[in-house]
Amino acid sequence: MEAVAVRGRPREFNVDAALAAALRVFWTRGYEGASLTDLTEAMGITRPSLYAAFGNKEALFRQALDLYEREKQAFVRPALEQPTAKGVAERLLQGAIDNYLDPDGCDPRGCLGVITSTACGTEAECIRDEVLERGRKVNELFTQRMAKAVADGDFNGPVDPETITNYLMTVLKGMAVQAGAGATRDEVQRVADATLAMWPGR
Amino acid sequence: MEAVAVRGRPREFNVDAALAAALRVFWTRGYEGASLTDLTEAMGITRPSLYAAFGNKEALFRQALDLYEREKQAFVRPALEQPTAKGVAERLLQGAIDNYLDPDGCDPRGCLGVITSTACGTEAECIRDEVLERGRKVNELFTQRMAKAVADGDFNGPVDPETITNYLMTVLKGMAVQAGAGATRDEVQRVADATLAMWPGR
DNA sequence: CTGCTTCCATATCGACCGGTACATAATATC
DNA sequence: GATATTATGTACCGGTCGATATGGAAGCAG
Repeated sequence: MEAVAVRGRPREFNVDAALAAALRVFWTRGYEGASLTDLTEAMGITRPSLYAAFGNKEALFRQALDLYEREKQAFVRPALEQPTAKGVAERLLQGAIDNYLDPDGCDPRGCLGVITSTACGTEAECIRDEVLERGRKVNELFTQRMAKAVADGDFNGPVDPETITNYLMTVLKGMAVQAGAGATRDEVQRVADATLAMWPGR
Repeated sequence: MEAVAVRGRPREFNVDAALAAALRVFWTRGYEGASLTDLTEAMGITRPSLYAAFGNKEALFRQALDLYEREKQAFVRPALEQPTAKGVAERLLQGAIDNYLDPDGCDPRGCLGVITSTACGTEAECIRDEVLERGRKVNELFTQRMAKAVADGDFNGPVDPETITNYLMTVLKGMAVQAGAGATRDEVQRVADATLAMWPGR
């Protein structure tokens, strides 16, 4: 697919590897906390190379965000396909734990989306809005899935699809904060287990 | 208590009011996101006055954090004195909603602690550690309270005091993220209600 | 009044921010 | 070979960051 016209001097670095390195920096420090110096050092390239390859800091962040959703949050969509609401929740919680507390210890802790959407200076407002918008779309997907679960009789009592979705998202985001604040994987795992143990249905 | 030696020119601004204004800025923008220009404009004083009265940005933040805990999170300690674990949780969740989504609409949304502890640049690391340490102390208090609740037979099944505390803190922090991300008070209230409805005991 | 102390306002400091101009190096096409 | 095109490295732009030096204004005690 990349039958690029290779006129001119060829690039000396791997764009995908550089983007992955940039993602790690954003994931660790947030959008505003990640300086161009941090980024270029981690990516192993110079400033002009970064601007030539990615546009600017904001465009680089958006591409890193795409990569994050594509590779690190791939668990979200399959979770929707579980047969019961509790199954959906279980897959989501487990995927989040792997995302927030990488068992290999390679990835940063916490959630890029939560880190970015948590308020910082005015500069990043448009970035923040983009992240919030993406979150809203995920929320919609799960609300629809929970509505189906209500119809399927997955819940013991009366349950509002929006509320149970918001509850689930709240626990997820709380886990992200805890993970970022230094909680161990076992601690977060027990929180997820407890959440499932209290789950009001199947 | 303030029998200050009033030699020299008297101060032209109210220190408490200025600190309250600074708190609102930190609460809205986070530690790093709040620039000295933001702060001095909101406080209505000049930079040298700020440094003379509060030391530096970090010292100002610590004093704002003290004010925050003293006035905005006063609900935490009384919650511990509720007779049952569910009562403790209820008071904590309700107090958090009032804290994160001020009914009068005067205070900023979300939680200063969560905003600050969520990663940003390297400059704020020592501030972050301080906030995390304060959070750890609160966590200990609630773990002890939940251990008593276990002994009191407040829970239906076997429950680990640490885990139920971590679960509660996770929901609280998730609510703070949701509130900061634009959730309405009703939405967050329903999440809290749902949490209590699933609570495994009295 | 004269000292003395403290506060306020202006005008900066050096460091770092995101972003670029410019010259040079490396490849393809002709 | 010559030339066009692209990438790289250096050095720098204006702007903002947190923090201050400095000089004058405003109050006290004597």
